[in-house]
Amino acid sequence: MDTQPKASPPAHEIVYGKLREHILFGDLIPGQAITIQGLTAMLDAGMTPVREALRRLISEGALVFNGNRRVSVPVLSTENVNELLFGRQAIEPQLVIMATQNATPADLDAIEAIDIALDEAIEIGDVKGYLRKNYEFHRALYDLANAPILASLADTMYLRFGPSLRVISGRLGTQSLPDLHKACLSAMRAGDAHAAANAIKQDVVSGMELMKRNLTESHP
Amino acid sequence: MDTQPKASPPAHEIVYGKLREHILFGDLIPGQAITIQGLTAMLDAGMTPVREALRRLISEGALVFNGNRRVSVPVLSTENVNELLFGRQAIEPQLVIMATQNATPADLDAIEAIDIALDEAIEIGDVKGYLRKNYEFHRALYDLANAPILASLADTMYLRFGPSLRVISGRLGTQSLPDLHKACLSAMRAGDAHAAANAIKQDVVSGMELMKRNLTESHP
DNA sequence: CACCAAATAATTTGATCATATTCTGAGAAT
DNA sequence: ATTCTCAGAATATGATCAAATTATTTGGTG
Repeated sequence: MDTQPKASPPAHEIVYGKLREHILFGDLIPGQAITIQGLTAMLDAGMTPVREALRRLISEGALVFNGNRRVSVPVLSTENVNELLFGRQAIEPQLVIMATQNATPADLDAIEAIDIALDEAIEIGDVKGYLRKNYEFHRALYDLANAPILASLADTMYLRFGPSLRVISGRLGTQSLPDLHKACLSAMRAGDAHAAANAIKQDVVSGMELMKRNLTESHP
Repeated sequence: MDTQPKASPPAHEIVYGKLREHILFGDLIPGQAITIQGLTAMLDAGMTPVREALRRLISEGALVFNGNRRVSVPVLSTENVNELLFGRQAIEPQLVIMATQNATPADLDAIEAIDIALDEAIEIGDVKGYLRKNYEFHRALYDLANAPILASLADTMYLRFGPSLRVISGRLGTQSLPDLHKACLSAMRAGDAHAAANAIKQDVVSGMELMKRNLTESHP
């Protein structure tokens, strides 16, 4: 009986997860058009689950609905990045303060493990690994804060710049990427919530500033 | 041929709008269970559009997905309200600052008209009218800021407490409801973005404090 | 005669529905 | 109390319809 005790999650959840991965860590370029029928083929799913996952990701800002029924990966403007800079600066430090209060040593060990893996990815130039571990790091902090509403706001903002960050990281390589994580972690271990919040704020600011400097300068 | 020249929006958009209205201004009680088949009957729509609208509203936090295929209207805890208090305090003043910079006299006249209608609703004890105009007021400010990402964050937060606010307003009547709108508007007319931001912050704080004081004290 | 533009046909893609299937939870029976 | 059964609800499919983009034709013009 133990061989298959799990009730599999619904198809639309699976599709949502897969598509989210593609957006954050895959090959979906900002501006790229998304078609429902393309996704049903790519993800081997029916239309209804794909459609539901799409609506969900659209309302999270991970994809955009372009007026005439077409869906695409968002292209960030400088103003958009400024909004994300402000919003993340407003929310993430608070999440870190709350996380610091909740964190057990085991929690911090787990997060440190993520950050070590992140360093290794930078070391060997593994862009995709960096992106994944960076997301996991921030996400682990969100979850530790035990503040689901604020965490979902932060997550939504992360999703919005995921594809652009991926492109930029790919262009720049892993060397010049910001990492204020260790300062944040040691402050959390010391129970200094204020210092931890400041460290993550610096991390957020330098990340967003990097994006602003490297947005594709298309037009003449 | 001119009798119906408009291309109607897709059914899932219409369903989304209707359901959103029900959540903010209708009769959906926090904790109430939502069924897909109930909605297809109530809104006279097919299952697929209803399903898509549901996913969208769930990911916006306007509805909650209770593990086992059950969807319901969210019940706010004190911690939830504290999160919303922090989040709105962080975002809305910034939106008002940006709105102040963009606002034309005509824009301000339009918003003032909403606020006057709001006062009338309070005057005659029209709870539903108050809720609608209060939402329109805040929403008009969000839109004026020309900051779509921050506006969507603020809107999401408003959606989350809509049903609870409605219940509380119904219990208390319209007399004791906060309204710092006139201070905000006159500051905007004077071009004093800082004062306008402070006024809206006060409005947000007193609204959220009101909610905290009046959450249903269920358990013994 | 070549070229541009407007109109129209063709194809691709999205939207919707009816129906089949799977899952959950409540109550009956042990 | 535990297990079984079953009704009802959610999930998923694929066919069908409608809209939009792209390709093609056609007619006129420099």
